[in-house]
Amino acid sequence: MTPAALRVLEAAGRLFYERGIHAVGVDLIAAEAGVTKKTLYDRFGSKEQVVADYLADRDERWRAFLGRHLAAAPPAAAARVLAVFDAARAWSDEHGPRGCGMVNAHAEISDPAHPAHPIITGQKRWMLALFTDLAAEIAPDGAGRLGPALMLLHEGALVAHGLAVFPDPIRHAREQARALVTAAGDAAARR
Amino acid sequence: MTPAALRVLEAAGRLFYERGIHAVGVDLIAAEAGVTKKTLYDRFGSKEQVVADYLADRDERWRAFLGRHLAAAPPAAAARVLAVFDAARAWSDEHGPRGCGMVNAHAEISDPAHPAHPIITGQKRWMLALFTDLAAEIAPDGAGRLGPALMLLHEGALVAHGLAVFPDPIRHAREQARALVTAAGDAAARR
DNA sequence: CCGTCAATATACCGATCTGTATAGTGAGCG
DNA sequence: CGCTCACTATACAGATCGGTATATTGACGG
Repeated sequence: MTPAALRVLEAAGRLFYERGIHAVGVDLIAAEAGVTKKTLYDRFGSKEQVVADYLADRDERWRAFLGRHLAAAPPAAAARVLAVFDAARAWSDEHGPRGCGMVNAHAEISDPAHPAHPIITGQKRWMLALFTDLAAEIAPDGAGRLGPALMLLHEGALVAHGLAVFPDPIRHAREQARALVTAAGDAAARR
Repeated sequence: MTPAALRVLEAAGRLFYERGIHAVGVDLIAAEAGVTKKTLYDRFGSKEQVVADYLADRDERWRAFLGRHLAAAPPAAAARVLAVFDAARAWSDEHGPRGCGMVNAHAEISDPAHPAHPIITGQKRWMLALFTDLAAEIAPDGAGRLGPALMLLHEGALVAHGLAVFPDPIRHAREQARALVTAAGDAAARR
């Protein structure tokens, strides 16, 4: 990845997230990156590919960001669930309040053949697997319900945060998640 | 609202929801509606206004649809909460699996001055008020937590449904909502 | 019967869109 | 030295974008 390509990815990431994918043209991306369109097309080949690389980069950053938060959290599964919500809040503090970039991109990309599609669904599947794995540590026979429930709270928190319909939805979701995992943990301990 | 304007609104609603707002041009809307662009601009004045009217129409239809489901539900608040999730599933069965049209539109409209903005946030505020009112009937002193919790589950269910990351997220959300309202009702009864 | 009005058909405007073509510059490297 | 390669500058192509102009038709109501 050449320096110019990195600047394109940085500019595209900022502009796509803040204004939406279809609302941002390649001329603007190139100008903001301080790069000619020729260079952009030499490196990426098409706008579609810039979009896909933007989402893949964002996915990679989020997984690393979350990984650092999980590494700093206590080893107990319940605490790690809460660490996911803490990471989500810290991420949105850093990266802006427009909700989940994957969900926003999915709203603009209807074609399932678009190269961005597997990246979006891949991240969501990965997050569901993470929640389900943590749920299995807390209540092995209830993971099929607890995992999706945590996923729903997480997705709901991100979209509610983006819509700004009520204050601090991620904190609300974290509290609900805490109640769910403690209840599931207590029920598993009684068995 | 003239017959041609109604056809424009029908075509715009279908195309905007299926393909996204920026991906659909006014020429296509006019062609699909069997209407000339002149007529479209005589009736709506701008594409922005077509977008706003599309969302206002969708909002109105959803509230009426939900109202019919609530009218058919038992009067108990807990049952009415579940009826909201049942309505969401029936709605998505009828109107397509691409998630919430308001959330998708919000992902494409970054400008807060866009005429569609108050319609989107208005529907979400209305839904939160509905959930909070129902929560207050179930547990008067816990409505400030139960209402947003139900909202998070509902929003999460819609986005998860759109992303199709796991099967039947609305049913999952309904089950979680049932657990929440029964727990809150039991706690309120013990006091 | 005449004016209003919703609608048609068609052509056009300037701007912007993604993408390409041509020519040239400068640094690193064998 | 000479080749490669990342990059710049500029211009352009063809399509589509939102929006407008002109002229016409047909129905309906006072």
